[in-house]
Amino acid sequence: MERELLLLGLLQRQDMHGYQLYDFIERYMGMCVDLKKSTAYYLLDKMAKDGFVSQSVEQVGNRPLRTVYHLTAAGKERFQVLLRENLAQYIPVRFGNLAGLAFLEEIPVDEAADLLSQRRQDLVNALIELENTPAHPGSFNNLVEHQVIYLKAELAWLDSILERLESAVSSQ
Amino acid sequence: MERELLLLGLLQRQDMHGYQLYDFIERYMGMCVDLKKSTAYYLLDKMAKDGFVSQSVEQVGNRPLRTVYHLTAAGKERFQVLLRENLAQYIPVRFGNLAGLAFLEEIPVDEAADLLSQRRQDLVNALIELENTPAHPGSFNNLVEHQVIYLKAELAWLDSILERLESAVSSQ
DNA sequence: TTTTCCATGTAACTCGTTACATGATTTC
DNA sequence: GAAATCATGTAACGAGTTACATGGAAAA
Repeated sequence: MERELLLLGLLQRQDMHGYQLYDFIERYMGMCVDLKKSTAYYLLDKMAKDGFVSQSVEQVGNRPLRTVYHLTAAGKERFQVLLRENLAQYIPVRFGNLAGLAFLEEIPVDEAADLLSQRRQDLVNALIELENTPAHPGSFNNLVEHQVIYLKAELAWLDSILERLESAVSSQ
Repeated sequence: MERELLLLGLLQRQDMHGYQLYDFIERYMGMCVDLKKSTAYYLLDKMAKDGFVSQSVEQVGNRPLRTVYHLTAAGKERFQVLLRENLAQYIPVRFGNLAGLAFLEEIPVDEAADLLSQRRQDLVNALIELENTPAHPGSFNNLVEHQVIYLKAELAWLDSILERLESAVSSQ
């Protein structure tokens, strides 16, 4: 549902072809959102069948044919509905690769500290990548901003655990 | 993978039957983790076929038969591998029902504020539920602690957006 | 000239959920 | 006597991913 909302939202602003949609999301929203190429094409097909978008074929120069998608009235309606649904409810994230943290004691402290340091590096890298993401007009920034806050909270939490582990190591 | 790790981790501590595993996770880890009954049974079956757990049947009084699961040597090995994999890498969460936030401008500000207030309520409820969750020995607390931090970060972020929206409403 | 980008798809598969079925037993 | 709990499953479905195939055009 969420990926559909995303596609509808982008098409609300302007007509686009499949690759363009995928590419845009990848480039500018890739750090908060994940949409595979095949999923994009699949969803666009489906939404066409459902009457939410209409298709037209276009060619620029000698480039491959493009299927351009355009929101129908039903599609605009659909977008409004999905948007409201999405905004109105918070769905807590379960599982963010956290299960292991419930079993920290089953592993030697120094090794645990090592492994979590690797995890920390992933986090830091994600933050750096976020900062290097080209800015964007409008509400897209909300997503980026959110991701920054979320990653920083994650980092602070991880550091508090690492600290605990390291003090346990040194007191051995 | 993560749910398998969870089941293996619990079985590491003691033998348990399917319902018991499901029930334990639901009761004590339900706010951070989500495992449906049928998924639990399915995974236990699979892990038995893979040789990670052995089964034995038990009956207490007139209660229904129980299939009790016991970690094999291969299962203990598997647990250690999955645990290390899990700890070592951070996988950023994409999509937490956030897509709508990228299209906030497509909706009247006062309605947006309304919808986000509902979302806020969900968040607050989740926090309350968290506080009412029975405490637990060992590393389980790491998960709970994490969830608290995560929800609070989420709440702070949401409030900053609501504030912005409300000042926009009043300045109309 | 080899790699990357543009552009679209399909088939098979994995993971997990939904909805249903069963039946005894304890609790209200 | 009705409802909730204990205990296990299965069949169908859905969402999304992987891996693959195609083929020209631009960039290195």
